[in-house]
Amino acid sequence: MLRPRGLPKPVRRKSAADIEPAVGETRPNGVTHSERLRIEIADQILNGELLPGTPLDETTLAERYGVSRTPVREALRDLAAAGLAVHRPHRGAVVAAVTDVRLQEMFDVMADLEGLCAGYAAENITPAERQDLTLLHATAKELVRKGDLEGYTQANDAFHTFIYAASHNAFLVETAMSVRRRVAPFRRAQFRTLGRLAISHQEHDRVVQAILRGDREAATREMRAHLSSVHHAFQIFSEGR
Amino acid sequence: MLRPRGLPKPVRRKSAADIEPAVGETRPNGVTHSERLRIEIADQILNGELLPGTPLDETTLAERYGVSRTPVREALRDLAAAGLAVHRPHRGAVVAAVTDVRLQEMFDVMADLEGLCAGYAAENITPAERQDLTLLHATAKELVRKGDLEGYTQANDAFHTFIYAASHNAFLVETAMSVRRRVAPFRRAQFRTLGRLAISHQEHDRVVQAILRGDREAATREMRAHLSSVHHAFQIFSEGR
DNA sequence: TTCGCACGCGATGCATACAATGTTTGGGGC
DNA sequence: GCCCCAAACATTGTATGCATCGCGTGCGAA
Repeated sequence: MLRPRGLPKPVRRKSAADIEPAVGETRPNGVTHSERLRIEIADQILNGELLPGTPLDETTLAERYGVSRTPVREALRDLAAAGLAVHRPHRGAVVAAVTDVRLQEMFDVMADLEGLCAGYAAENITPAERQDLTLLHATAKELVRKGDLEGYTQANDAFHTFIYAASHNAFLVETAMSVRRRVAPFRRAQFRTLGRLAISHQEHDRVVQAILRGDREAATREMRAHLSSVHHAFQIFSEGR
Repeated sequence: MLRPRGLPKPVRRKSAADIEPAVGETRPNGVTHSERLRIEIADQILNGELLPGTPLDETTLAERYGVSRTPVREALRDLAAAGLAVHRPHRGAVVAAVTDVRLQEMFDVMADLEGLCAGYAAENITPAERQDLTLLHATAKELVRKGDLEGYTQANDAFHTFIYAASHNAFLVETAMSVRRRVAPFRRAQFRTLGRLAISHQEHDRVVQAILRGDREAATREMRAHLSSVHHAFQIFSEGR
């Protein structure tokens, strides 16, 4: 064996790339190579380090991460299943690219799914969650005031994730998260438009108010409006670059 | 097929064109083992031949299908990604089991997704599709009259699939199909309740009428009501067995 | 020039061997 | 008899070599 077990792994970012939530899974140690690779490559795709169309060569990746091709193949297969890559027999995998039409479709579905989450949340949110949501929302307001773009981006993610969870429908959460991961690279860009933070927070506010007063219809409507706005902001950014 | 003259190279950098593997493209020659296995095992799960909780032993499956463990592993990984199996590190895969709560959640999401499809369809259906839908619906009516359970089951599948397609949102179609595959084993059982065929067709009729008159709200509502009814029928069957 | 085809190279699919982990089981102590 | 621990066993994870496929390349014919 030429290579030591503890290999130098390249720059571990925040790993928000959990592909399968796996309900009560508690395995702190003994993570397999294929899983680690899946998370790392997924993060790189989501962070924009691996651009759409980039070929994901098994051999190259195997060398880069110091493992054999086998775990790489399994990771790539998972990424393809999650929609982050496209895999074709005997032709390898590439980072998934999306056409304008498809992006539009994904945003539409995303808006409806998040609308559903918000609607469910309006009906199922618990008292404890109401407090947490209020707090989360107030914290975000502070970030807007300070113009903390990085902080607000994270708070925004947390906000949406929280509302998924408040729907109290685990399957819906998984479905929404799955779609969201695929739209994430495009969603992120919205905040580059100046003043978008404040608008985003205002829209969040309408969603929060609707949920807190248990108004399902309004929660759904406001969340969909918000997502529509996010899409619009992305388009503006997209055209102007 | 003309190619522009004077250009030095066509530059076949497949960036966005061939993302989706073109659904109907079946090539009997050159299908990989892992894909064949994935399809066969998936069918067995969906047909109820492999019951939830059944362990999917790599070695056993490899021997049964006369291949090595490698393609079996890849097939199992795909099945896990599709939600048909559950995979846990160092512990193997088992056919996915669903609790009552989870099934409820899946039916809820399914109902909302199909409602969305119907709503989109009401807005986007083409004249040609209107004719086809009408024909499909009339054919099903005949099957109900004859009490052809097998035939109606297929027509029912075709009906729902058709409405997905009529939404003209490919991403929504994929999302809905993905969820549907996971609920399929339970959906199928509904027609064992006597008289369910006629009721199902009546509900379809309301959906069809709403779509044909372009009433998005009604189409969504009626489709959700239909799915709710399907779920109820399954519960009745489920309790009585 | 342009098209067609055969050949060769590189990458992926698969098989097999080895390593690591989870589970089971059997023996000893309480 | 019951519990605990450890070692053997069974099963999965990983590495490596060979087989197979796709695609580019270059030669030859129309």
